[in-house]
Amino acid sequence: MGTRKSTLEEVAAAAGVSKMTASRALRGTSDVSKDTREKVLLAAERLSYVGNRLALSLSSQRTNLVAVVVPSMSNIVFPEVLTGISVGLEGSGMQAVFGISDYDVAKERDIIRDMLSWQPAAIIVTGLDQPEDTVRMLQKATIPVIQIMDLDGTPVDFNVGLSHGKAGEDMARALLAAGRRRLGYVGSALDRDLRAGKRKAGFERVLKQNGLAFVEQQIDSAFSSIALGKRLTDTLLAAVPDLDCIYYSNDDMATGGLFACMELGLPVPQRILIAGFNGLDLANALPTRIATSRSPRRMIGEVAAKLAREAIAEPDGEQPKTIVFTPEISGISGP
Amino acid sequence: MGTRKSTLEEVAAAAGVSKMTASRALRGTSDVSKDTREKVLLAAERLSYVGNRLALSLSSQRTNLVAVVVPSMSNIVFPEVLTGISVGLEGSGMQAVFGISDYDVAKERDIIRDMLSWQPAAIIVTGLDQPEDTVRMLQKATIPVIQIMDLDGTPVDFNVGLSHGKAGEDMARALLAAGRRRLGYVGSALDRDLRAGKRKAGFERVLKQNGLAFVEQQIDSAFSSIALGKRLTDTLLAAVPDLDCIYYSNDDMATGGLFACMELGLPVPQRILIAGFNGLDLANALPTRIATSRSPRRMIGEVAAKLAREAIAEPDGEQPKTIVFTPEISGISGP
DNA sequence: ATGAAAGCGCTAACAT
DNA sequence: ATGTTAGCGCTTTCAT
Repeated sequence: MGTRKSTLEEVAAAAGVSKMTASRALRGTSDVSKDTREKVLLAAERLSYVGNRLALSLSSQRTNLVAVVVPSMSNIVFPEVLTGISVGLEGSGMQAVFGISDYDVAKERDIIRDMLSWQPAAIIVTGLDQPEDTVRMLQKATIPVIQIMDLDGTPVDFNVGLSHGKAGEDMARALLAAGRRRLGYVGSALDRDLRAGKRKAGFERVLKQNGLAFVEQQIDSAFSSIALGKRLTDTLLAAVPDLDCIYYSNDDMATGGLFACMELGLPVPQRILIAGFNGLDLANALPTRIATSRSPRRMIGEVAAKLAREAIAEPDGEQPKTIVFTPEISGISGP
Repeated sequence: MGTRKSTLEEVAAAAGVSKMTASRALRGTSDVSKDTREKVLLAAERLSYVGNRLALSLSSQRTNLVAVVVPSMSNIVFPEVLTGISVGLEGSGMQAVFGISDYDVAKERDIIRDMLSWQPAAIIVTGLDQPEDTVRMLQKATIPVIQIMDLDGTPVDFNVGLSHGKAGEDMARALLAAGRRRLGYVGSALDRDLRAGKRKAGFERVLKQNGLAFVEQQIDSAFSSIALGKRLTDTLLAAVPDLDCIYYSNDDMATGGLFACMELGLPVPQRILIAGFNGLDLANALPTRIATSRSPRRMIGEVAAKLAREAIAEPDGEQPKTIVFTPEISGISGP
């Protein structure tokens, strides 16, 4: 530990120049003679000087912060989004600051308020379903607001993602085209994971158009996991053993479903088709392939970050307001 | 977007009081008459006032930030650590700020410098193997430094984690006790994932003590994944088909190994035992159990966060400098 | 219970 | 190429 933190003033004194010259030398801006630059750099080095960004940002009226709010870290999907954001920000000098809302709108509001108080240059939030007061705060911030992952709703400003309603519809059509007729559903935490709910609703719309409906469903209030998917699948199949397909709220749940079927000795996909959502690496490495729609989550993060950079650089630029991704379905073989 | 950001001064003016009174009312500190408090709160509400933390922290010479540096987000382990840190910080008013080093020491140094420039109240970094210049920066910061996950090395200040060397030793002993004698190793990115390397070294120490060594190994420079574990296992078993056990750098790799064995029709664990590290939820939900040591990563995050809080609150307190966790081995049935 | 003055560490704007 | 002045928005300290 030891000595007190050194300030720019001390570096300047040590180098025998004014605060301003030291500042310029350290930032490499404008014209500073090579000689003095070196003196300043040396002094900074010797004092282990670390600039104070609070002062820098307060004084210059800008920060290098991009605030990011995601609902969870427990599902690998959001860390992957964050990785994409980090990559998209790389080389820009911008720094992502993450907050976790735990799928809780009140917590989300508080986190957003807290993040805004750091005067970020842009903010990236997950989803489009913030309550009115949160939306008002975001609008008032007068910075680029980028809502990601979901497209089904009204964005505050920029929007990068996919339509979960359509993803559900597409999967339903693909499964019907593959000849499946007795379908079940397994999901979890639908009251909080609104995007999973939108996929289910889309799926059910197509079923209805075809004069069908889920034969049976199992929904739990806990968050998704492989273990939960396994358990709910066992329950579902105990009630209705002759399903020929189960749609899951996501790949974690579907993987659990696959493991349940393997233990029951049900051939997948011949006897029963397992369909999830996300296209996790896990899903593609499984001994038996499951059907899934691949959400380009890393790319969504990267694109959102780049959009943020552009919008910061050119506040009145002609950036696209909405960037649409379409998930690709895989793992369904013909009927 | 619309209007300019409002300041405390404007709120004060709108409420007909001084800046100072408005500040006190907003923070709920000391004595402000109920009447004026309400006036101020109302004015703040109406102006959608969001305080400026840059100014607050610069003025008060303290922040509510806890900087956190992890090597990656692609492996679920670190998001789980972050979740633990978030939980541990909950209710303290502290806010975690995350940075990702990509297992790159130069990048880690830059990220740490950048984080320190925000004047965090404490910093949590992964591992003990930072180069000298990074260590100096951390020492100079004069804030609590908490190094997590690893114990095998010399901490700057506080240390919360487990001994990976010992984890490797313990797993080796358990596998030998279960009667395994022809062991192989599958790993990845050992040059960057130093903790995986420490586990391997520990494992090999015990093998040597017993007059044994890995019969064969497969190591790739890419980062761990299920798919990579599967591929390397195929290669390993093609070279040496009669292994009775494979130790993996982690559970992702081991899961890939299990899937490879399933496809080859090798009974696990009767014919060949698969051993990983981490105790992922995935590993416990697998149709066939693999052996693993459960790393209490969420708990490590939570404990590190609590330690940070205490060290911030009482800089000269009597906090323990080192907190040791011992991973628990599971999934090995008797010989 | 409220206010006025000073200052946190830095940069922008204006000298020279 | 370097220095001086003012001020970012808030809290601290000291009055009243």
